[in-house]
Amino acid sequence: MDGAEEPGSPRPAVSPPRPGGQHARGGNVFEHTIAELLRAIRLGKYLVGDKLPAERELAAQIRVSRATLRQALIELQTAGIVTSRRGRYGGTFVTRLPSADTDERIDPGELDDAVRFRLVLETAAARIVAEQDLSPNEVAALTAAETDCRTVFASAEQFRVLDARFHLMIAELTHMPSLISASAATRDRVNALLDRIPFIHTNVEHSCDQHREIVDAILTSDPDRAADLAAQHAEGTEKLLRGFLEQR
Amino acid sequence: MDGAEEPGSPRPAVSPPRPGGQHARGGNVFEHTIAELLRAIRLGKYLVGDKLPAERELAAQIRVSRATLRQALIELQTAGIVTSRRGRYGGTFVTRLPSADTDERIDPGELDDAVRFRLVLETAAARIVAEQDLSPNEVAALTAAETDCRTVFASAEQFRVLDARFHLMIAELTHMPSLISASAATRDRVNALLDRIPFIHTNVEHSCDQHREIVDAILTSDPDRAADLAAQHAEGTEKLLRGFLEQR
DNA sequence: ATCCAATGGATCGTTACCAGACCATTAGAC
DNA sequence: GTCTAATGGTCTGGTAACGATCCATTGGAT
Repeated sequence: MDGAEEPGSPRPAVSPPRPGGQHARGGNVFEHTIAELLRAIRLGKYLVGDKLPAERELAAQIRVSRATLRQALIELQTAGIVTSRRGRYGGTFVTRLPSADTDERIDPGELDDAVRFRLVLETAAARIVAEQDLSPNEVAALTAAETDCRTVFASAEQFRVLDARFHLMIAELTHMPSLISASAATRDRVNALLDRIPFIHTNVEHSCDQHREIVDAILTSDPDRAADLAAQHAEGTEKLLRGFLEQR
Repeated sequence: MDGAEEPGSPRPAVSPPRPGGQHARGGNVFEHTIAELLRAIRLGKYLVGDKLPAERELAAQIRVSRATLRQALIELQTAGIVTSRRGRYGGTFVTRLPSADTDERIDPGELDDAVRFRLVLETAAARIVAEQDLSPNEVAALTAAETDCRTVFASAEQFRVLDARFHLMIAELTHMPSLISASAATRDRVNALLDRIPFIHTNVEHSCDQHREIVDAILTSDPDRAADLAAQHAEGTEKLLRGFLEQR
């Protein structure tokens, strides 16, 4: 059948240029699927040790065929990010966090756009949530996400995930699908930038303090203060990133 | 999201459920391409009479093969939205605005999300632009977009396009790609909702007055006022839509 | 009158992706 | 011990979308 297969090279599905019929919408579906899975892990949707949904279900969620999803999962398995077990009560489990892609070049426009859009989204989300009446469950989830951030002062990776979870929690409390998905996408872009700069404990502690204040403003129904604090928080990250990454 | 199925389709290569290998990313590429073209026309990127980019270029813009783009263009041609002429200095031209899809059911969640996200985006955009120093060209473009809205009191369709152009102009002046594309997408969703409700001249005039005030606030560099006016403007539309469309 | 460059129009071979069916494995229920 | 349901693993056939190439048409430039 195939005449171009070389012995010894297992040809791991795909990597570089995709010569043949490569499909639409921002690269091919295979890479999109990998990116989607990595993003979910990086943003703390699935923590280390968690079980991913069953392949058939996960494929439906990502709107991709099971075959393509499996290709992507095998790639992640090869990279050591997940492992799979067969049988009932089996599944695919997250084993470790993906390592950051520090190789890629930084587009100066990307930094500007990501960081400014994040400011817009998170300021709005904080204000909106502060204007709402939260259910007891929601209050518990929010405070839990906040305190979780404080429990880890070990690695940058761990903190990044919990930090993302906290901010996405606020976005989710707006119950606005558009805002939630935009926040997730933007958060992931900001995270990719944060991976390029050193991890500074002082900043982390300051961030945690700000988180606490934001939660307080939300729970005391003070929209203006919540928005203002969220803006300050985002601007802190913005200055940090610009300082380290922006070309002079 | 995307619904562009028309009755009386002569046999346009494809129609309802796409039995075979249908590809990822929110439906198939073919329908996505049609939706993208319709959106550009509805949002005033290409006005009636304008020439679309050459097929090869347009295909690259939409990130789609020329073959698929042509399928979509033929569909639009059949529907009478565009016409094509061969030869040098030929091209594909917009002949009329697409008619609204009033058949589709209204998802109550869709109304809520679109309208609230629009408030977030447009309020932020107005504030950001008001904080900037605009170039003379930008000032001219903004005021032109504003006055254009006042020139047409004929049809709802025409006003809708010019109104969209005005608001997208503000978004574009932020120079934030994310915000621009989010605004365009959201604007199109809101437009689809506006197509379901009666066209009220009084409201249009009021909208135009508000546009004028927003431009004034932007040009006088008054971010708070610009944001406040944009919020009022969006809330006006929100109440109108909720009043007509929300289930009791 | 001829040429030319830019455009729409048509065809061909390749492949990425899909749907669905089936197999293999496993832990708990009975 | 056997059964069962849920899961990962494998295979097959079909097709939508792709890149590439060539053709057909046109209005201006030469």
